[in-house]
Amino acid sequence: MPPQKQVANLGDIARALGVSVATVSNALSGKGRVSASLIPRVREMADRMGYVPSLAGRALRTGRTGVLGLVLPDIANPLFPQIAQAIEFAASSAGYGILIGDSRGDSSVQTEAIHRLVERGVDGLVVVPRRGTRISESDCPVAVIDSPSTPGNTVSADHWQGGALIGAHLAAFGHRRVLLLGNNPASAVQNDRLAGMRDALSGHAETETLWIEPLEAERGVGSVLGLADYAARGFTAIAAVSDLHALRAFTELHRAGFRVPEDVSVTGFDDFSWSGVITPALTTVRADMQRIAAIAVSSLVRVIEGRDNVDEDGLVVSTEAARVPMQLIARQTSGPVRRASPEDNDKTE
Amino acid sequence: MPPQKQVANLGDIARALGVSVATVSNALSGKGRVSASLIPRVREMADRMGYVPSLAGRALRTGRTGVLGLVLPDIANPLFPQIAQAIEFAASSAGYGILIGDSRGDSSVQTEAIHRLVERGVDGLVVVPRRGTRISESDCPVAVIDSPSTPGNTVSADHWQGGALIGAHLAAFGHRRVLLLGNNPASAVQNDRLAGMRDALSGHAETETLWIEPLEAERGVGSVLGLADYAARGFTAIAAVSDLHALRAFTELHRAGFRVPEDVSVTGFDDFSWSGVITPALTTVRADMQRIAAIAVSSLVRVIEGRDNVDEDGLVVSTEAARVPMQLIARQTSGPVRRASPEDNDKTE
DNA sequence: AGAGTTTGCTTAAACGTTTAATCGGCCGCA
DNA sequence: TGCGGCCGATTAAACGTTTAAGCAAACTCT
Repeated sequence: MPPQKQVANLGDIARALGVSVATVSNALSGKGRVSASLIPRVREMADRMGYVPSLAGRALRTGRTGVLGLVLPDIANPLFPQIAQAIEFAASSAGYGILIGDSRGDSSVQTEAIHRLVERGVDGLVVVPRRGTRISESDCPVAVIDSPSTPGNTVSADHWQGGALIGAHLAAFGHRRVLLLGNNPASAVQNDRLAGMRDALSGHAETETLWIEPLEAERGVGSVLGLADYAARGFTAIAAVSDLHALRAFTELHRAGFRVPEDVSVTGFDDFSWSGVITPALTTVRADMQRIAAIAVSSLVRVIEGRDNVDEDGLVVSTEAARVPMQLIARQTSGPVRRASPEDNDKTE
Repeated sequence: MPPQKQVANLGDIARALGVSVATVSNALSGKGRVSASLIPRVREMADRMGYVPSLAGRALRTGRTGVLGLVLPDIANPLFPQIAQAIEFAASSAGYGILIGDSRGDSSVQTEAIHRLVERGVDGLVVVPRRGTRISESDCPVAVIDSPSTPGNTVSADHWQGGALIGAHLAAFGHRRVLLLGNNPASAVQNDRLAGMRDALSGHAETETLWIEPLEAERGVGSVLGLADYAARGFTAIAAVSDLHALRAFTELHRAGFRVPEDVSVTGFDDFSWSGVITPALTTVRADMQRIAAIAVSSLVRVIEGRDNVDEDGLVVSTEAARVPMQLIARQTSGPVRRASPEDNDKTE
């Protein structure tokens, strides 16, 4: 049994107005040749009958569904809400819907998730790749977010510049010894961030880098990082590569009797949702997700609608391979270095 | 110009095998009468030609798109990843896709978001309502998550029981004075949680409740909550209604010189993604989102596929109006009350 | 005024699927 | 042998849209 029609379709409008379906279609889309007087009548009748175009019918005919797939390495990632919200906004502003595909951290699941989305007929994909994911595979347009490694089809936050922002911030506060806190030495993103910090600090402060993951591999997960020692050695600032690690640094320092930011400044990265709520609120740097999403979606839409240049792999080529600047959020965990009472602790001046 | 076909369709397979499209369709779906010998041949040919059914064609014919809409009050909510991931998993296991609709906190946007999803032809909606949202409106099946107020069509975590879990946990640790930290006194969810805590603590400890939002309305957002005073008055545990507020409590206490959990235990709610990663890891309670999502999706699917009972508003009725039990995650921020030096504070033993 | 062009609409086909209706052949049965 | 029934397939219509092609009438131009 074919489904009984719920709402008005083009045929109903055409019948009510005594014209043909094609005319109604043309009138509504403004494409063919329709008399100027008829257009408002069609519009009004469509409104009155509560017409909503059948996306299925249109999709079948045009081959386009008006849906974009959003592929994420792991929805549980705390950065994801920002991305998802921005993408959803950008897409729906452009008249597209967002179908989500989660790969739950498994990169083999990721290609499978991509396949499912493609089979569902998405017009394009926005992919946030997991380290070491092969994307192309399919012949549908793809925009990649935040994988600075694959050039040409990518839009990402300018991690280097973000790091430089932090570096300059700390330099301006007069810090002379800054500990850089990374997690995984293999992460391109983290190295970009750290490189930006080092560059902005060079000439102002000496830096040292501590990697958490290798250290935990040795001493056990969740072990003390020994930040108190660094503070005792005269480091007055700790710049972490993520808010998560900044919080960890903050608590560890605090526990060891150092005050933030009076004794040691601490900075993070990414501005997670809680970063402004804690006391003291975390100084951090955030990506302009709205803009990143807008660029990703619009370049995708350009390819989908106008036939833009697409290389043989279906990857978007013409995209301004953008690096979107990040923004410093100076809050309470960073401040000027205080040398009031060096003898408070056993630091040597 | 009609889009040139990319992949094989039913017609191609039929031609290659010298049979009719209807037969191929029947063979693949196992519906009509097809000779047993033909079925594997069709299957194999379909595989070999890389056939993927056109969802658009099927949707047009059957009126079903195989897509569920997920409507969220605010994607930026840190609880969202859990929900989205669980729903996506449940839906894709059932062969459905998930189209997201965010209302960015605005409840008027929410109805509009719902409309967009319905126009896109979703077969059903999973709605996480914002306080005071009218849902029905449309005639498509709806499952509501986590709004305990509207009974009958809802699946939610058992917030009361979750609160009781926390209460019992703190009682077992010997706490005698517990500060309950809520945000908005008007929230049904929060009141459920607090009621559960109070019930489990009654007879073991006295409780007092502090609401953040009213307090911030008075003193300004982000102001100090004065938790140190409570601690000084002999409160040895602070049970928050969300991990966010627990983190805030933790940092504020920490700053005031109290140690967690040695001096004061702190507990949260919801187990956000970062709660186990921070140091010290947060003791909290989490909802079994997998199960909640499975119930929501399966009841939706039952309505969509079999014609289940649906009331005049299109809301799913037959659903076991489930309250899914929550689970205690005891980590590092809670511990036994230490009475090593009772004269530290003015508590009387 | 006749030829060509433009205007405003219609006709018809197509996208790929599902499914009701049909139909010839074969079997069993009286 | 004649007939009803089943089996295995086909034919055809339908879902709602877009769009190329066609066509009569009105308009333009020489």
